[in-house]
Amino acid sequence: MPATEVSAVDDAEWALFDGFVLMHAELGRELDRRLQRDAGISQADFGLMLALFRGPEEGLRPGALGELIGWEKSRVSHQLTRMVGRGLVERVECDTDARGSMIVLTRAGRRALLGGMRNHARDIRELFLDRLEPDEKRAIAAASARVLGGLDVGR
Amino acid sequence: MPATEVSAVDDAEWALFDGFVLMHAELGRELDRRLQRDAGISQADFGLMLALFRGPEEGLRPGALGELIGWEKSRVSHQLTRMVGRGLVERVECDTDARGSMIVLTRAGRRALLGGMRNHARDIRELFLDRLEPDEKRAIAAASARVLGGLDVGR
DNA sequence: ACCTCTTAGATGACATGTCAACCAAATGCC
DNA sequence: GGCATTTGGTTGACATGTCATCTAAGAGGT
Repeated sequence: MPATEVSAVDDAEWALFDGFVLMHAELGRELDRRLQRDAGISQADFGLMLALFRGPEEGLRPGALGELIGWEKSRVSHQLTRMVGRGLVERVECDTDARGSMIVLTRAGRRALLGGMRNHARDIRELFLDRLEPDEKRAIAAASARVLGGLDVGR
Repeated sequence: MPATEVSAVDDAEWALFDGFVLMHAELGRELDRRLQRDAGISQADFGLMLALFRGPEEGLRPGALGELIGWEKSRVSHQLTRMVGRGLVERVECDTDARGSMIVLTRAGRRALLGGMRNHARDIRELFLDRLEPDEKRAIAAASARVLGGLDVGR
């Protein structure tokens, strides 16, 4: 592929992209394994429950939940179905809009979340944050925001 | 969570991790959509076929393939089964070790790969590489390698 | 040759994610 | 009120990944 090509991607850049993707994949897998082992939940469970935990007492609508964690509605719905089955969350009748329900943490869900929280934070620190230099943290934060912003606009 | 806690993760660091994860997820989804639209294949298909394409004429063993792209063997096997079904690759009898077969690209596979290559590179450049500053590229490359290295050792 | 141990892969069960189609309540407009 | 449209969610079909288990072929030692 000639260097004059607009879309040309040289070896160093391929390596950058590849390494980045691979790192993220491995990191995610390891975090998932640990979270599963320590608290019996997945990262998906964790993120969703964390949003619920931080949210209002009455719970959240599936839509609002998806908005918060950046998931599309069908993904939220499927995940909720599975989590209801595992007893982590509950669908509660909603007064103001009968099309959907409010989602709330069950006692077991809250327990699993709290149990996982400390270890998960430790793992993220150990496997990721602690391995970054301060300027790398700045660079990654800035780059993530910029790339993410570009994606939303482009769609 | 007190700041003296070893595992303490402050807001800025949570945001860093969250933003990073979200960015990667969105980027991957968008790249997948485009690759699917332009060449009818997934990123998984693409990566696997690219390794085959770069490899020796006779093809590669599933194990070697997995080694190259960093996948575990069962994942490779499942993906191959699906891709054989879609006519992208073929399992060929192996002389030297009858436990497995050599994997080779089919004509259709090669065509799909070549069709996707240019556009995919352009997309990666447009959505990711072109949005990074030179120092961010350096930082991300270095950080990826370090984090990845830490994961392998830790396991 | 024979028996054991290792290794390469395949497979089944199951969790996850995407897309498209569907459904019913809510909303707008006449 | 009555009806079309929008909106919030669910569902089904299907691709993907993980783990545990299984199979059969190599390799080694006697």
